[in-house]
Amino acid sequence: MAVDGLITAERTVAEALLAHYRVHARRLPWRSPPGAAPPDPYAVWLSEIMLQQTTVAAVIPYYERFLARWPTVEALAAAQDGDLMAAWAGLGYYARARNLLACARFVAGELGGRFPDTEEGLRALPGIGAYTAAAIAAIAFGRRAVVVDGNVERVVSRLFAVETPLPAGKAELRVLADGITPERQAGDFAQAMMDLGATICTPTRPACLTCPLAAMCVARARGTPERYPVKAPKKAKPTRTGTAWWIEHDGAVWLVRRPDKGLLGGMLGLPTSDWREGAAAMALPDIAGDWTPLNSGVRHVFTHFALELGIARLAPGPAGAERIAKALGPGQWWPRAALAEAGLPTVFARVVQAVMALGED
DNA sequence: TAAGCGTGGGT
DNA sequence: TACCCAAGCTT
Repeated sequence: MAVDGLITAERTVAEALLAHYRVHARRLPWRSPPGAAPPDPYAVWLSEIMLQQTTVAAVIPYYERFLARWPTVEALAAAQDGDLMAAWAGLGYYARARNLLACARFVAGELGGRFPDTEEGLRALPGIGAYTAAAIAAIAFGRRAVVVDGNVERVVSRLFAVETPLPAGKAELRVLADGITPERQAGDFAQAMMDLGATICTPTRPACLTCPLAAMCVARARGTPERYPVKAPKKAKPTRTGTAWWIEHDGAVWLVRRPDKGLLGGMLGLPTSDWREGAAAMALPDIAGDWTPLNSGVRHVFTHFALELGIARLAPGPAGAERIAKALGPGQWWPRAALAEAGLPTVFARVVQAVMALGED
Protein backbone atom coordinates (compact mmCIF):
# COMPACT_ATOMS: atom_id res chain seq x y z
CA MET A 1 0.00 0.00 0.00
CA ALA A 2 1.27 3.43 -0.85
CA VAL A 3 2.16 5.92 1.83
CA ASP A 4 -0.38 8.72 1.79
CA GLY A 5 0.88 11.63 -0.26
CA LEU A 6 3.47 9.55 -2.04
CA ILE A 7 2.64 8.32 -5.50
CA THR A 8 3.88 4.83 -6.26
CA ALA A 9 3.20 2.30 -8.95
CA GLU A 10 0.87 0.47 -6.60
CA ARG A 11 -1.40 3.43 -6.13
CA THR A 12 -4.25 3.40 -8.58
CA VAL A 13 -5.06 6.23 -10.94
CA ALA A 14 -8.35 6.79 -9.14
CA GLU A 15 -6.72 6.97 -5.72
CA ALA A 16 -4.14 9.49 -6.84
CA LEU A 17 -6.63 11.58 -8.77
CA LEU A 18 -9.30 11.66 -6.05
CA ALA A 19 -6.73 12.65 -3.41
CA HIS A 20 -5.67 15.54 -5.63
CA TYR A 21 -9.28 16.48 -6.33
CA ARG A 22 -10.17 16.69 -2.65
CA VAL A 23 -7.69 19.54 -2.37
CA HIS A 24 -7.78 21.18 -5.79
CA ALA A 25 -11.34 20.77 -7.09
CA ARG A 26 -12.60 23.82 -8.93
CA ARG A 27 -15.62 25.41 -7.27
CA LEU A 28 -18.29 25.82 -9.92
CA PRO A 29 -21.88 27.07 -9.52
CA TRP A 30 -23.42 23.69 -10.37
CA ARG A 31 -20.97 21.57 -8.40
CA SER A 32 -20.99 20.13 -4.87
CA PRO A 33 -17.70 19.98 -3.00
CA PRO A 34 -15.78 16.67 -3.18
CA GLY A 35 -17.40 14.01 -1.04
CA ALA A 36 -20.52 16.11 -0.35
CA ALA A 37 -24.10 15.14 -1.13
CA PRO A 38 -24.88 15.20 -4.85
CA PRO A 39 -26.34 18.42 -6.28
CA ASP A 40 -29.89 18.83 -7.65
CA PRO A 41 -30.24 16.68 -10.79
CA TYR A 42 -31.93 19.61 -12.55
CA ALA A 43 -28.85 21.76 -11.92
CA VAL A 44 -26.52 19.00 -13.10
CA TRP A 45 -28.57 18.40 -16.25
CA LEU A 46 -28.82 22.11 -17.10
CA SER A 47 -25.08 22.63 -16.65
CA GLU A 48 -24.17 19.52 -18.64
CA ILE A 49 -26.28 20.55 -21.62
CA MET A 50 -24.78 24.03 -21.59
CA LEU A 51 -21.25 22.64 -21.26
CA GLN A 52 -21.49 20.50 -24.39
CA GLN A 53 -18.68 21.79 -26.62
CA THR A 54 -18.69 25.02 -24.63
CA THR A 55 -16.17 26.48 -22.19
CA VAL A 56 -16.88 26.83 -18.47
CA ALA A 57 -16.27 30.59 -18.66
CA ALA A 58 -18.88 31.00 -21.39
CA VAL A 59 -21.44 28.87 -19.55
CA ILE A 60 -21.34 30.42 -16.07
CA PRO A 61 -23.32 33.63 -16.79
CA TYR A 62 -25.91 31.74 -18.85
CA TYR A 63 -26.26 29.09 -16.14
CA GLU A 64 -26.79 31.71 -13.43
CA ARG A 65 -29.43 33.53 -15.48
CA PHE A 66 -31.28 30.33 -16.37
CA LEU A 67 -31.33 29.01 -12.82
CA ALA A 68 -32.56 32.34 -11.45
CA ARG A 69 -35.28 32.65 -14.08
CA TRP A 70 -36.29 28.96 -14.22
CA PRO A 71 -35.32 27.42 -10.84
CA THR A 72 -37.03 24.06 -11.43
CA VAL A 73 -37.67 21.73 -14.33
CA GLU A 74 -41.38 22.55 -14.04
CA ALA A 75 -40.65 26.25 -14.40
CA LEU A 76 -38.48 25.60 -17.43
CA ALA A 77 -41.13 23.37 -18.97
CA ALA A 78 -43.61 26.26 -18.74
CA ALA A 79 -41.34 28.71 -20.58
CA GLN A 80 -42.36 30.17 -23.92
CA ASP A 81 -40.29 28.84 -26.83
CA GLY A 82 -39.25 32.32 -27.95
CA ASP A 83 -38.19 33.35 -24.45
CA LEU A 84 -36.05 30.24 -24.09
CA MET A 85 -34.38 30.70 -27.47
CA ALA A 86 -33.70 34.37 -26.78
CA ALA A 87 -32.16 33.51 -23.41
CA TRP A 88 -29.88 30.99 -25.15
CA ALA A 89 -28.84 33.48 -27.86
CA GLY A 90 -25.06 33.79 -28.11
CA LEU A 91 -24.28 30.41 -26.53
CA GLY A 92 -24.40 28.55 -29.85
CA TYR A 93 -25.51 25.07 -30.93
CA TYR A 94 -29.14 26.09 -30.74
CA ALA A 95 -30.47 22.55 -31.11
CA ARG A 96 -29.43 22.23 -27.48
CA ALA A 97 -31.97 24.87 -26.49
CA ARG A 98 -34.76 23.22 -28.47
CA ASN A 99 -33.90 19.83 -26.95
CA LEU A 100 -33.60 21.39 -23.50
CA LEU A 101 -37.19 22.56 -23.68
CA ALA A 102 -38.42 19.25 -25.10
CA CYS A 103 -36.60 17.36 -22.35
CA ALA A 104 -37.91 19.62 -19.57
CA ARG A 105 -41.48 19.23 -20.81
CA PHE A 106 -41.14 15.44 -20.96
CA VAL A 107 -39.65 15.20 -17.46
CA ALA A 108 -42.20 17.61 -15.98
CA GLY A 109 -45.15 16.18 -17.87
CA GLU A 110 -44.46 12.46 -18.05
CA LEU A 111 -42.01 11.71 -15.24
CA GLY A 112 -43.49 13.73 -12.39
CA GLY A 113 -40.63 16.23 -12.53
CA ARG A 114 -38.00 13.63 -11.64
CA PHE A 115 -35.09 12.86 -13.91
CA PRO A 116 -34.34 9.18 -14.56
CA ASP A 117 -31.56 7.95 -12.24
CA THR A 118 -29.98 5.49 -14.67
CA GLU A 119 -27.82 5.97 -17.74
CA GLU A 120 -30.31 4.10 -19.89
CA GLY A 121 -33.23 6.22 -18.76
CA LEU A 122 -31.32 9.46 -19.20
CA ARG A 123 -29.95 8.44 -22.59
CA ALA A 124 -33.50 8.23 -23.95
CA LEU A 125 -34.19 11.92 -23.33
CA PRO A 126 -33.74 14.56 -26.06
CA GLY A 127 -30.31 16.18 -26.09
CA ILE A 128 -28.76 13.57 -23.80
CA GLY A 129 -26.16 11.33 -25.42
CA ALA A 130 -23.66 8.82 -24.08
CA TYR A 131 -21.47 11.36 -22.33
CA THR A 132 -24.24 13.41 -20.71
CA ALA A 133 -26.17 10.34 -19.53
CA ALA A 134 -23.06 8.97 -17.85
CA ALA A 135 -22.17 12.33 -16.32
CA ILE A 136 -25.61 12.91 -14.81
CA ALA A 137 -25.87 9.32 -13.56
CA ALA A 138 -22.49 9.60 -11.83
CA ILE A 139 -22.61 13.19 -10.58
CA ALA A 140 -26.26 13.56 -9.60
CA PHE A 141 -27.13 9.95 -8.68
CA GLY A 142 -23.85 8.43 -7.51
CA ARG A 143 -23.91 5.69 -10.13
CA ARG A 144 -20.78 4.01 -11.34
CA ALA A 145 -20.63 5.26 -14.95
CA VAL A 146 -17.81 5.66 -17.46
CA VAL A 147 -17.78 9.35 -18.28
CA VAL A 148 -15.84 10.11 -21.46
CA ASP A 149 -15.60 13.64 -22.80
CA GLY A 150 -12.82 15.40 -24.66
CA ASN A 151 -10.85 15.94 -21.45
CA VAL A 152 -11.02 12.29 -20.51
CA GLU A 153 -10.00 11.26 -24.01
CA ARG A 154 -6.93 13.48 -23.79
CA VAL A 155 -5.93 12.34 -20.29
CA VAL A 156 -6.42 8.65 -21.07
CA SER A 157 -4.70 8.85 -24.44
CA ARG A 158 -1.65 10.29 -22.67
CA LEU A 159 -1.74 7.91 -19.69
CA PHE A 160 -1.58 4.94 -22.07
CA ALA A 161 0.08 6.62 -25.08
CA VAL A 162 -2.71 5.54 -27.42
CA GLU A 163 -1.62 5.81 -31.06
CA THR A 164 -4.98 5.18 -32.71
CA PRO A 165 -6.14 8.51 -34.18
CA LEU A 166 -9.47 10.05 -33.14
CA PRO A 167 -12.29 9.66 -33.83
CA ALA A 168 -11.59 5.98 -34.65
CA GLY A 169 -9.82 5.60 -31.31
CA LYS A 170 -12.83 6.56 -29.21
CA ALA A 171 -13.87 2.97 -28.48
CA GLU A 172 -10.38 2.04 -27.34
CA LEU A 173 -10.18 5.09 -25.09
CA ARG A 174 -13.52 4.25 -23.55
CA VAL A 175 -12.32 0.75 -22.62
CA LEU A 176 -9.22 2.23 -21.00
CA ALA A 177 -11.33 4.81 -19.14
CA ASP A 178 -13.58 2.01 -17.91
CA GLY A 179 -10.52 0.28 -16.52
CA ILE A 180 -9.52 3.20 -14.30
CA THR A 181 -13.02 4.27 -13.18
CA PRO A 182 -13.59 3.39 -9.51
CA GLU A 183 -16.65 1.56 -8.19
CA ARG A 184 -17.35 4.35 -5.72
CA GLN A 185 -17.11 8.11 -6.17
CA ALA A 186 -17.48 7.83 -9.93
CA GLY A 187 -18.98 11.33 -9.94
CA ASP A 188 -16.03 12.91 -8.20
CA PHE A 189 -13.71 10.85 -10.37
CA ALA A 190 -15.35 12.11 -13.56
CA GLN A 191 -15.18 15.71 -12.42
CA ALA A 192 -11.59 15.21 -11.29
CA MET A 193 -10.64 13.90 -14.73
CA MET A 194 -12.29 16.89 -16.38
CA ASP A 195 -10.60 19.33 -14.00
CA LEU A 196 -7.29 17.65 -14.74
CA GLY A 197 -7.84 18.00 -18.46
CA ALA A 198 -8.92 21.61 -18.16
CA THR A 199 -6.18 22.86 -15.85
CA ILE A 200 -3.17 20.51 -15.96
CA CYS A 201 -3.37 17.97 -18.79
CA THR A 202 -4.08 20.74 -21.31
CA PRO A 203 -3.90 20.36 -25.11
CA THR A 204 -0.71 22.41 -25.32
CA ARG A 205 2.01 22.81 -22.71
CA PRO A 206 0.59 20.38 -20.14
CA ALA A 207 1.74 21.07 -16.56
CA CYS A 208 3.18 17.62 -15.93
CA LEU A 209 5.25 18.88 -12.98
CA THR A 210 2.08 19.41 -10.96
CA CYS A 211 0.13 16.42 -12.31
CA PRO A 212 -0.92 13.81 -9.74
CA LEU A 213 -0.78 11.12 -12.44
CA ALA A 214 2.66 11.98 -13.86
CA ALA A 215 4.33 8.92 -12.35
CA MET A 216 1.83 6.64 -14.12
CA CYS A 217 1.77 8.43 -17.47
CA VAL A 218 3.35 6.67 -20.43
CA ALA A 219 3.31 9.77 -22.62
CA ARG A 220 5.09 11.66 -19.86
CA ALA A 221 7.69 8.92 -19.57
CA ARG A 222 8.29 9.17 -23.31
CA GLY A 223 8.54 12.95 -23.09
CA THR A 224 5.84 13.49 -25.73
CA PRO A 225 2.57 14.32 -23.94
CA GLU A 226 1.55 16.89 -26.57
CA ARG A 227 1.54 14.16 -29.21
CA TYR A 228 -1.70 12.82 -27.70
CA PRO A 229 -4.48 12.43 -28.52
CA VAL A 230 -3.50 11.61 -32.09
CA LYS A 231 -6.13 13.05 -34.41
CA ALA A 232 -7.15 12.43 -38.00
CA PRO A 233 -6.56 15.39 -40.32
CA LYS A 234 -9.52 17.72 -40.67
CA LYS A 235 -11.15 19.03 -43.78
CA ALA A 236 -10.80 22.51 -45.18
CA LYS A 237 -13.50 25.03 -44.36
CA PRO A 238 -15.21 26.60 -47.39
CA THR A 239 -16.40 30.20 -47.58
CA ARG A 240 -20.00 31.02 -48.44
CA THR A 241 -21.39 34.42 -49.28
CA GLY A 242 -24.82 35.93 -48.90
CA THR A 243 -26.73 39.14 -48.26
CA ALA A 244 -28.66 40.19 -45.17
CA TRP A 245 -31.69 42.38 -45.86
CA TRP A 246 -32.18 45.33 -43.52
CA ILE A 247 -35.74 46.45 -44.09
CA GLU A 248 -36.65 49.38 -41.85
CA HIS A 249 -39.96 51.20 -41.55
CA ASP A 250 -41.22 53.59 -38.91
CA GLY A 251 -38.32 52.88 -36.55
CA ALA A 252 -38.67 49.11 -36.76
CA VAL A 253 -36.75 46.36 -38.56
CA TRP A 254 -38.26 43.23 -40.15
CA LEU A 255 -37.12 40.03 -38.39
CA VAL A 256 -37.97 36.43 -39.26
CA ARG A 257 -38.15 33.25 -37.18
CA ARG A 258 -35.88 30.65 -38.73
CA PRO A 259 -37.16 27.11 -39.28
CA ASP A 260 -36.70 24.70 -36.37
CA LYS A 261 -34.22 22.47 -38.15
CA GLY A 262 -30.83 23.37 -39.54
CA LEU A 263 -28.46 26.23 -38.94
CA LEU A 264 -29.59 28.67 -36.23
CA GLY A 265 -32.84 26.70 -36.13
CA GLY A 266 -35.65 28.28 -34.16
CA MET A 267 -33.78 31.55 -33.74
CA LEU A 268 -34.87 35.05 -34.69
CA GLY A 269 -32.81 36.66 -37.45
CA LEU A 270 -32.69 39.09 -40.32
CA PRO A 271 -34.05 37.86 -43.62
CA THR A 272 -31.21 36.86 -45.95
CA SER A 273 -30.46 35.41 -49.35
CA ASP A 274 -29.21 31.86 -49.69
CA TRP A 275 -25.60 31.40 -48.63
CA ARG A 276 -23.58 29.82 -51.42
CA GLU A 277 -20.01 29.10 -52.25
CA GLY A 278 -18.65 31.33 -54.96
CA ALA A 279 -21.57 33.73 -55.23
CA ALA A 280 -20.12 37.22 -54.96
CA ALA A 281 -22.74 39.73 -56.06
CA MET A 282 -25.23 41.33 -53.70
CA ALA A 283 -28.47 39.33 -53.80
CA LEU A 284 -31.82 41.05 -53.36
CA PRO A 285 -35.30 39.64 -52.71
CA ASP A 286 -38.21 40.13 -55.08
CA ILE A 287 -39.29 43.36 -53.44
CA ALA A 288 -39.32 46.49 -55.57
CA GLY A 289 -37.78 49.56 -54.00
CA ASP A 290 -34.73 51.68 -53.60
CA TRP A 291 -32.26 49.14 -52.23
CA THR A 292 -28.98 50.49 -50.88
CA PRO A 293 -26.00 48.14 -50.73
CA LEU A 294 -23.91 49.00 -47.67
CA ASN A 295 -20.15 49.13 -47.73
CA SER A 296 -19.82 47.29 -44.44
CA GLY A 297 -20.59 43.62 -43.95
CA VAL A 298 -19.88 40.77 -41.56
CA ARG A 299 -17.51 37.84 -41.71
CA HIS A 300 -18.49 35.04 -39.37
CA VAL A 301 -17.03 31.57 -38.93
CA PHE A 302 -19.36 28.66 -38.21
CA THR A 303 -18.27 25.14 -37.42
CA HIS A 304 -18.08 23.90 -40.99
CA PHE A 305 -17.96 27.03 -43.15
CA ALA A 306 -17.10 30.71 -43.07
CA LEU A 307 -19.70 33.27 -44.09
CA GLU A 308 -19.20 36.62 -45.76
CA LEU A 309 -22.46 38.44 -45.33
CA GLY A 310 -23.13 41.67 -47.22
CA ILE A 311 -25.92 44.01 -46.15
CA ALA A 312 -28.57 45.68 -48.31
CA ARG A 313 -30.96 48.24 -46.85
CA LEU A 314 -34.48 49.21 -47.87
CA ALA A 315 -36.94 51.79 -46.50
CA PRO A 316 -40.13 50.52 -48.11
CA GLY A 317 -42.55 53.26 -47.03
CA PRO A 318 -46.04 52.55 -45.64
CA ALA A 319 -47.44 50.89 -48.77
CA GLY A 320 -44.35 48.77 -49.35
CA ALA A 321 -44.19 47.71 -45.72
CA GLU A 322 -47.42 45.77 -46.08
CA ARG A 323 -45.98 43.74 -48.94
CA ILE A 324 -42.95 42.61 -46.93
CA ALA A 325 -44.63 39.72 -45.18
CA LYS A 326 -46.10 38.50 -48.45
CA ALA A 327 -42.70 38.47 -50.12
CA LEU A 328 -40.57 37.15 -47.26
CA GLY A 329 -42.94 35.01 -45.25
CA PRO A 330 -43.93 35.41 -41.62
CA GLY A 331 -41.97 37.80 -39.47
CA GLN A 332 -42.31 40.77 -37.19
CA TRP A 333 -41.40 44.44 -37.00
CA TRP A 334 -38.92 44.85 -34.16
CA PRO A 335 -38.14 48.34 -32.77
CA ARG A 336 -34.70 49.34 -33.96
CA ALA A 337 -33.81 50.72 -30.51
CA ALA A 338 -34.64 47.36 -28.87
CA LEU A 339 -32.71 45.06 -31.21
CA ALA A 340 -30.18 44.34 -28.48
CA GLU A 341 -32.95 42.56 -26.57
CA ALA A 342 -34.24 40.55 -29.52
CA GLY A 343 -32.04 37.56 -28.66
CA LEU A 344 -30.34 37.34 -32.05
CA PRO A 345 -27.62 34.78 -32.70
CA THR A 346 -24.18 36.32 -32.89
CA VAL A 347 -23.92 36.53 -36.68
CA PHE A 348 -27.02 38.75 -36.82
CA ALA A 349 -26.07 40.69 -33.71
CA ARG A 350 -22.93 41.63 -35.65
CA VAL A 351 -24.99 42.80 -38.62
CA VAL A 352 -26.99 44.98 -36.23
CA GLN A 353 -23.74 46.42 -34.87
CA ALA A 354 -22.48 47.13 -38.38
CA VAL A 355 -25.66 48.97 -39.36
CA MET A 356 -25.88 50.89 -36.10
CA ALA A 357 -22.29 52.03 -36.60
CA LEU A 358 -23.42 53.81 -39.76
CA GLY A 359 -25.78 56.05 -37.77
CA GLU A 360 -29.41 56.83 -38.43
CA ASP A 361 -28.81 57.27 -42.12
C1' DT B 1 -19.74 6.61 -40.27
C1' DA B 2 -19.63 11.22 -41.40
C1' DA B 3 -21.54 15.49 -41.74
C1' DG B 4 -24.08 19.30 -39.68
C1' DC B 5 -24.31 22.20 -35.97
C1' DG B 6 -22.00 28.27 -32.87
C1' DT B 7 -19.27 30.85 -30.43
C1' DG B 8 -15.46 33.06 -27.94
C1' DG B 9 -10.93 32.64 -26.20
C1' DG B 10 -6.19 31.04 -26.54
C1' DT B 11 -1.84 30.55 -29.11
C1' DT C 1 -3.81 35.83 -39.02
C1' DA C 2 -5.18 31.33 -38.89
C1' DC C 3 -5.74 27.89 -36.70
C1' DC C 4 -7.21 25.10 -32.46
C1' DC C 5 -10.20 23.99 -29.05
C1' DA C 6 -14.34 23.48 -25.39
C1' DA C 7 -18.13 18.76 -19.97
C1' DG C 8 -21.25 16.27 -27.81
C1' DC C 9 -25.75 15.20 -30.00
C1' DT C 10 -28.50 14.10 -34.01
C1' DT C 11 -29.38 12.17 -38.32
